[in-house]
Amino acid sequence: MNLQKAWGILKENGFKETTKRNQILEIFEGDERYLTARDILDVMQKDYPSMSYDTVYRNLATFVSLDILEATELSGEKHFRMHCESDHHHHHFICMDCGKIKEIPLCPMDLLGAALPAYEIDNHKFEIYGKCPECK
Amino acid sequence: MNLQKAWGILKENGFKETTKRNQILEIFEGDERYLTARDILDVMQKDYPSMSYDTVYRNLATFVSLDILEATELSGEKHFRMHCESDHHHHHFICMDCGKIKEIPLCPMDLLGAALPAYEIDNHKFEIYGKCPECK
DNA sequence: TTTTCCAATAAGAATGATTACGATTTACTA
DNA sequence: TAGTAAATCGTAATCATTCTTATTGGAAAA
Repeated sequence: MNLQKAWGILKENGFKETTKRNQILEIFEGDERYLTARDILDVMQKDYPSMSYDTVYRNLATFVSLDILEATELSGEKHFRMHCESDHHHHHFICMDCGKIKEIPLCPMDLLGAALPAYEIDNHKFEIYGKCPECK
Repeated sequence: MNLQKAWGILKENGFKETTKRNQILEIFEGDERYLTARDILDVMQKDYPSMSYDTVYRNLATFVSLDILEATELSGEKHFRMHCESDHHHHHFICMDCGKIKEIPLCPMDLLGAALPAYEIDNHKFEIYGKCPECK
C-alpha cells in the first residue's frame, strides 16, 4: 500500500491529516520489514523530540483497524508493516534476521475444506519463520 | 501427557520433585484449556498463599523447554497447556470462548514442499480460531 | 538419622511494552 | 479568521514478565 491509498482510506473515515500521521506512514512506506512501536518512536523523535508513545500507539491501532497496516506478534512484541497490495489472500514467510517478508500464495484453510463442519471459524494464522536467502 | 510421564522427563533431566511443581502439573493435567501464568498462580495461592510469580514462570519455562507443556500467544498473553500425547505432528483449532482445542491432523508445511528452496525454515505457526460446537 | 549441598522458592523491586488521562495544540469548517 | 472537535503531549498507571537476594527444602552422603 502507498501513501495516497492510505490517506484515501483515512479521509473516507473522517481522520484528519496530521504531520505525525503522515510521517509514520512514510516510515512504513519506505521499509518492508516488520517494525515495533519503539522503532517508529525512535525515528520520529529525530524530527519531533516531544513525540509521545501515546501518539504512536494510537495511530498504529487506527491504521490496523483500517487495514492500512498489518500486525503480528514476534518474540513478545507487536510488529507492524504496510498492508500488502496483493488482493489475493496469502500468508508470509518472515526472516527472523532482517525482518523482511515473502508472500506465500497458498492458504492452508483452502485445503482444510470441510474438516471442521460443526465449528465456527473466525480467524486463522499461518506464518513461517526462518532466514531469507540473503541472511542465510 | 500425564503426570507420570511428565515426572519421568523431569527426573531424566535432573529436576527435583517439589510439591509446587507437582501441583502446577496437576492443574494442567486436569484442564485441557490454554491457561496463563496468572491462572496458575490464582489456583496455587489457594493452597500456597505465598506462592510467587517467579516460581510459576520459572516452572512454566522449564516445562516448555522439556516439551511437557506447549505455549502460544493469545491476545497478547502467553498461554500454556499440556503437550499433546499424539506423536503425529499436528496443529490446533482453539475455541476463543471456552479455550478448548481440537487437533488438526494436517500440516500446511507438507503441502508447501519445495516452494521456498533458498530459504532456511526454522519454525512455523498454524492456528485456527473460532467457536467449538458447544460454544456456538 | 543427621548433615550437607545446591536447586528451588519467596518477596519484592525492576523492566519493558502498552494504555490511560488531563491539559494543550492543531486541523478542518463555517 | 474563529470555533470546535480531533489529535497530540507529558506523564502516570498498568500489566505481564524478569531479575535479585536471602532463605528454604529435597535428596544424596555421612
